[in-house]
Amino acid sequence: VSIGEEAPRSRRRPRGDVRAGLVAAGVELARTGGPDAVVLREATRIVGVVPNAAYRHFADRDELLAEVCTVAMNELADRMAADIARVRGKRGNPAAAQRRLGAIGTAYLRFAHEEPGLFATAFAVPQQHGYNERTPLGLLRDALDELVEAGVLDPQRREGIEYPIWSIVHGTAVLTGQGPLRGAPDVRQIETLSLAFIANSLT
Amino acid sequence: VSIGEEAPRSRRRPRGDVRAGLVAAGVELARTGGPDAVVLREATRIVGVVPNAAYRHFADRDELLAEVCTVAMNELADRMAADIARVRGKRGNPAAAQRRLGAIGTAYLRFAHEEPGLFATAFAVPQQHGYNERTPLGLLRDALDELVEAGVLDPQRREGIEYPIWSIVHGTAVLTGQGPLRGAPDVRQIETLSLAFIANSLT
DNA sequence: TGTACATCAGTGAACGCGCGTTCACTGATGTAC
DNA sequence: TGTACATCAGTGAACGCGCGTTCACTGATGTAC
Repeated sequence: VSIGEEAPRSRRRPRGDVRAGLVAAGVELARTGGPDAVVLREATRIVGVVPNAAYRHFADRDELLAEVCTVAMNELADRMAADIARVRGKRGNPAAAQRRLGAIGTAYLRFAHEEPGLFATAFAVPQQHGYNERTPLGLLRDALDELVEAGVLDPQRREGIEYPIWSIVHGTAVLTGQGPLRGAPDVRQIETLSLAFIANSLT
Repeated sequence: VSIGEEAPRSRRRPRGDVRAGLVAAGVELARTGGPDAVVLREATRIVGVVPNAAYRHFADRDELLAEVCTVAMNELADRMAADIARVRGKRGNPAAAQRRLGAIGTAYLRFAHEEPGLFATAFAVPQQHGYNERTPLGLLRDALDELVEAGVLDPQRREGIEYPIWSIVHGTAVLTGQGPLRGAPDVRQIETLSLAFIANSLT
């Protein structure tokens, strides 16, 4: 028996590797083609496993997709958090608080640009992402709370104001990304207008 | 030869009927299930024609879908225009102008509620809907121009302000309709907040 | 008004495709005694 | 430390499905003379 003929694959894949691999493959598919591109068979091909092997780890295709969506949403939140953390200035400092809010909007729009597939996927399957802070909405709320602490935002206006603000940013991302405004020559300008509109409204 | 056996269909369908029927069928499919539900074969089934007959009228499925999207977008614009027209008061009257702007937002959000499938379809295939006025953006621009005429909106702030405003309304529709905020107990409240945010920012 | 012919808008049959999913199986790994 | 057995995570083969699309056809309608 010759040894060199083929990889002996004497060892099986480490436990949990295939599942994680399928999710990772799904994320790559989503990155390229959005939620519809998360095709179960294609994910198994990437991992190098037979199609039905996926059913050892997921009840069906939707369960895989849901996992991929969660990863995409977490990725968005992580990038936002990273950009927020990059802003210097003590918590409660008015200028810093405003810059942190700006960073939130900018990071959100940037993610929509750079990863349109993941962005679409993050919002494709609406599931409870929990109400923890490491969520786009959680990060926004925190920034708005800081604006109140800093005395920039009137506490009376605070309640519920995260929704219109999220809507502006999200609407801008969607309209310029996949919507009727995509490919407009002044996309950058439109985004700037939206962020300025927010800043203008809060002061 | 007996006559009563079957409808003799001695007459063909009137010219153009099948094409219009396919579009109408596509619209109904979109109404129920969004853009993905616009299935060429299903449309031909509804019309009562063999599947490939569709190729006498459309190059392919995408061409049918594009037509359906246009109809959906026009439907949105029509409903907005109807609600605007329902607001009384002369053009240029400050209060009337503000109410007309409000009617735009309300109609937009209502359409998203009542016809989620058509709403999604309208924005599924971004094509040039022309720059005429009978378009959501065109109607919004007109309302903002009137606000300037009425002296409510500072002319200096007018340029490009349609984009942030459209974004708020669209973002609210998407987030509460298909997005993470759908099924929230206070969807109505969120929408009210968004519209109030706009009104508040313009005065 | 009648005839010859081109065009148009359907029919009938079939294609290849890739998908999600199910079934019975097998062999390695972990566990109990 | 060794053996018996259950469990786990893969394989191999196949399924039915519905889709978009192509091909050759046919018969009614419109047009030219």
